[in-house]
Amino acid sequence: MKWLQKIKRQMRRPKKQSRAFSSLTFTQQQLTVPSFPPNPQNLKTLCSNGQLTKALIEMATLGLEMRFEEYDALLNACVNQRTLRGGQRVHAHMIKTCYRPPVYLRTRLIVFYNKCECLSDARKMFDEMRERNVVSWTAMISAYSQKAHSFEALNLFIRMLRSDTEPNEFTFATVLTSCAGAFGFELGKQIHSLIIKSNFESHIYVGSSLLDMYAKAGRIHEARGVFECLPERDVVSCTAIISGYAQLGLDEEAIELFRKLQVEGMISNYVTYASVLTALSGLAALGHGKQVHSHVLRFEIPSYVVLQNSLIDMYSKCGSLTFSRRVFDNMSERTVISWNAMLVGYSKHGMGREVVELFNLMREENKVKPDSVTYLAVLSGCSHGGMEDRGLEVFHEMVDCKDGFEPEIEHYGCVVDMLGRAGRVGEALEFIKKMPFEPTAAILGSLLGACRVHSNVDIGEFVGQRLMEIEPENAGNYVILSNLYASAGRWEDVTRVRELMKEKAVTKDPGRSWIELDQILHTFHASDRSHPMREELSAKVKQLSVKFKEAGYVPDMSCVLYDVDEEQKEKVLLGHSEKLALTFGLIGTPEGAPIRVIKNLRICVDCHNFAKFVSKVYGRKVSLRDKNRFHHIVEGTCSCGDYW
DNA sequence: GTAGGGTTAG
Repeated sequence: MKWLQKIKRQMRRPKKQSRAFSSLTFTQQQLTVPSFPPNPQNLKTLCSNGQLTKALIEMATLGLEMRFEEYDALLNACVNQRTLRGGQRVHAHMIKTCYRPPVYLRTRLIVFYNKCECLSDARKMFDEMRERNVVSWTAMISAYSQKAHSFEALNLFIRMLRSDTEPNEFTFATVLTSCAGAFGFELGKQIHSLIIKSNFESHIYVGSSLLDMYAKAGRIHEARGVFECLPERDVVSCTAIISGYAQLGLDEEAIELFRKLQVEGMISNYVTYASVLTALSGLAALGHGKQVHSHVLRFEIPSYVVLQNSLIDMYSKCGSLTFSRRVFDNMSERTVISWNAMLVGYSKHGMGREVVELFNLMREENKVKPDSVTYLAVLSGCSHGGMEDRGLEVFHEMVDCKDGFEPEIEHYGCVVDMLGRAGRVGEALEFIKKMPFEPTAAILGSLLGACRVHSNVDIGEFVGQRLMEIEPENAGNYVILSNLYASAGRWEDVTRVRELMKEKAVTKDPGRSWIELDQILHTFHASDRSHPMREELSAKVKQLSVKFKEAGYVPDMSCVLYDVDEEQKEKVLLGHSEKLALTFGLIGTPEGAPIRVIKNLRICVDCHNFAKFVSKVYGRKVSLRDKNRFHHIVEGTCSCGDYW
């Protein structure tokens, strides 16, 4: 049987052979580099074949023979492969061999260090340059603007102008991105006049940057003016103007322009759709959002993370969290924004348990690090979902700097809201006193609201007075405080606060509600008479009010800020846009169908109550999105627990 | 060698 054992041994051999072969291959690699004799041409071939490591070894052997072309090829390869170590070796080689790189190569080094996330090294390189040209200035400005260091970018731009270097189209396109938003539009306007002088206004890159700057500074008319004057348009300039409208909350205008440009032949890409989805989220236009989603799938538009994040947000803001979660679960890659969008969704729907579960999952997966927005979503989710103990634990994790950053004032605000909502008003006040920040009006306002819900007149009075000082123009604060006094029977104080409110010229944004029926958005304002069914609706609201009163509805006159008699007040209440939209939904949808209404401001107590009666008397599920959150009302009970 | 639009929160 010895022969059999011998054959078996031979059969096992290939493994050993393959190991021997791999070591032989290694030896061959060793032999090919460095080449003999040293050959600059060989180095360039290696670079263009992606064999950077070998090229770097070749560099070492070439020594003083290294010249411009070889350094250029090496730096190019290092930039493409983002190899910090490699580029550093090339730079060190220049220094060691006393090679004095020309402006071109020094600029390449700036770009290289910037691409490898070494901004300070890029700047060091830039500062060491004895002569600079427009490209080196622009490369450095671009490095700062990519990292959102707007101040440094603009500072360099001004230094560049003083050094008598003429900016080119690249410089203008770059520097404008740093103006946008950060410095208001005054500086941007000055740069605009330079652009006109240099005759770059019609350049498509410069034009897109310019209109984006105006849009981000809130000057949408100027942005549109630049857009209309562009001699040619492409997907970027079109997307920039559409997203300009969407980011300013001019959602209808954004959609209208998108449609117009589509008719004119614009080819959209994933960024365009992401911007359109933002506008549709604002409008809560679920039908249209679904259309965009199916279009994206049908035409196989690459579903980059950005677009998927927009879809998560769109579905959640349109009230369909199941769809949001479906998109989220099907993602092959998620960024912190994907997690945040999903967490914010649950939070705004008052689903505290889901927020905590998803946050735990994020931690378990440990692929993406939570950021400051994640914590805002988790804290406000715990607050809205009645999970204050878990919320406080999370806040303490933040204080312990578990993720490398400390809580900001907004996170402290969430804790105040959480304690107040849970009825721990005294604790909330103590917490405010110990905060490392001065409380904002929003934080005090949330505590004042808690005082009213939990009838704590002492703290309410204290907080209310501070609020009157720092935010005298906000009518809501006076109303809450006077309601609080009324609940304690302190009628003189009620009158005093109401008088005070009349004295200060208080303003209130116009209320607006809308509802989507058969993919058409119907908008209702509190004080206009524009809707074609307005008369019919007013009559129906009155009828409903009578019917609901029989079921126990009592109009809450405290929601009326005008100083009119009770009868007038009730009339004003019945004209609230939410009631019109709710009634329109009730008569415009089949029996038993859910009603979905959106309000641009916080919903008032009376309309919230009215919606409860719609759900109770007509057996409808009402989902109401206001400025802050969703209210899911079923059989007279709201998911917000009457606290919002 | 240098360039433009985008997603969460507020």
